[in-house]
Amino acid sequence: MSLSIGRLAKAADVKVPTIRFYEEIGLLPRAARTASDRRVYDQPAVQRLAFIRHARQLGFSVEAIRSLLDLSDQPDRPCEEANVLAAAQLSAVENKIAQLEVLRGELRRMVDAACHGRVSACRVIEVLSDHAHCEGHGSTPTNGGA
Amino acid sequence: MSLSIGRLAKAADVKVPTIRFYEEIGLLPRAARTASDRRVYDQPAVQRLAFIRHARQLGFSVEAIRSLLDLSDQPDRPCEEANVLAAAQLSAVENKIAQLEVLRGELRRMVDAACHGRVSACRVIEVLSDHAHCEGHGSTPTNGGA
DNA sequence: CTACATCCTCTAGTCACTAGAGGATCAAGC
DNA sequence: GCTTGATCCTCTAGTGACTAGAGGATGTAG
Repeated sequence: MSLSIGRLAKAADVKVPTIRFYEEIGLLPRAARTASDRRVYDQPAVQRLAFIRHARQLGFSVEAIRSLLDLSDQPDRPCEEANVLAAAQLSAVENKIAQLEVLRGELRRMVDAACHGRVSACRVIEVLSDHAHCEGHGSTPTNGGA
Repeated sequence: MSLSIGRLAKAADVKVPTIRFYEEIGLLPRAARTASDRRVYDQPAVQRLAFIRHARQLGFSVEAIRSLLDLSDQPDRPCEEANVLAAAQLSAVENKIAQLEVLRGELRRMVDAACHGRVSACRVIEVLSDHAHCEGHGSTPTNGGA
């Protein structure tokens, strides 16, 4: 039973252009094509894509996923490497959380002290201007939203 | 007392190309130049750049910082807007933390179950393959490291 | 047969920088 | 004065992981 790229996208909950992108960078093998050049997929492709999607949600980089996929394609090899990748990812996530908790503290102090007057007396601006208010926080910024 | 771009970079702990980049996108005003076209800065520039740097570390986007800077340039305006930006950033950080905590849980389970045999029996690979192991986690991935 | 959905490729944009080429200028030591 | 090495200039391109859109071909339902 074969699937179009759109159906694969729905089956694995990934957007269509993302699938093409994964093919381009070699995370997915080149898809077979119909006579009219449309991509055709089978059931294992859904598995593979779901694997990728899940790993991305867990924060694994594309390069890490590439290794993981290589590994899972060769079931007879020892799985040290997979364990190492998972452990590295865990510690990266733990670091990130620790960093964000520091930021959260600082932002909370800012927000709690929110002024209701003019900018000249604004705590938010003041805290941002004066780095002395905080201990050094980690390196990588967050890009939350705001 | 004037500063070269390199000295400004050191004073505010920001890299030289980043300063040029900030000028290009209009976060910093165009710097005055010497006869030989080198940028020259003064003490207020250090303040402004430190402000930017600190806000970036707190995860504010460049657009948010632009607003914050506009605000701080006009001390007579009410500071509602700054409060709103800070609150938005705080909630973005809190969301991020919550998401990452879910991921941490899942990764911990993966790592704790680490196998010592062949990939065919590897818990890491298995968990990644089988999405049913986890409850849905939030949208944006982390890009920690790994 | 006519819409309209889906597909194709290709290019460019996102965010906040970072890296490097290729060349000019400056500051210190001799 | 001269050399050496650091710093500066502009410009282009690359990062990661996609996303958006143009412009056109094909598939499918009524």
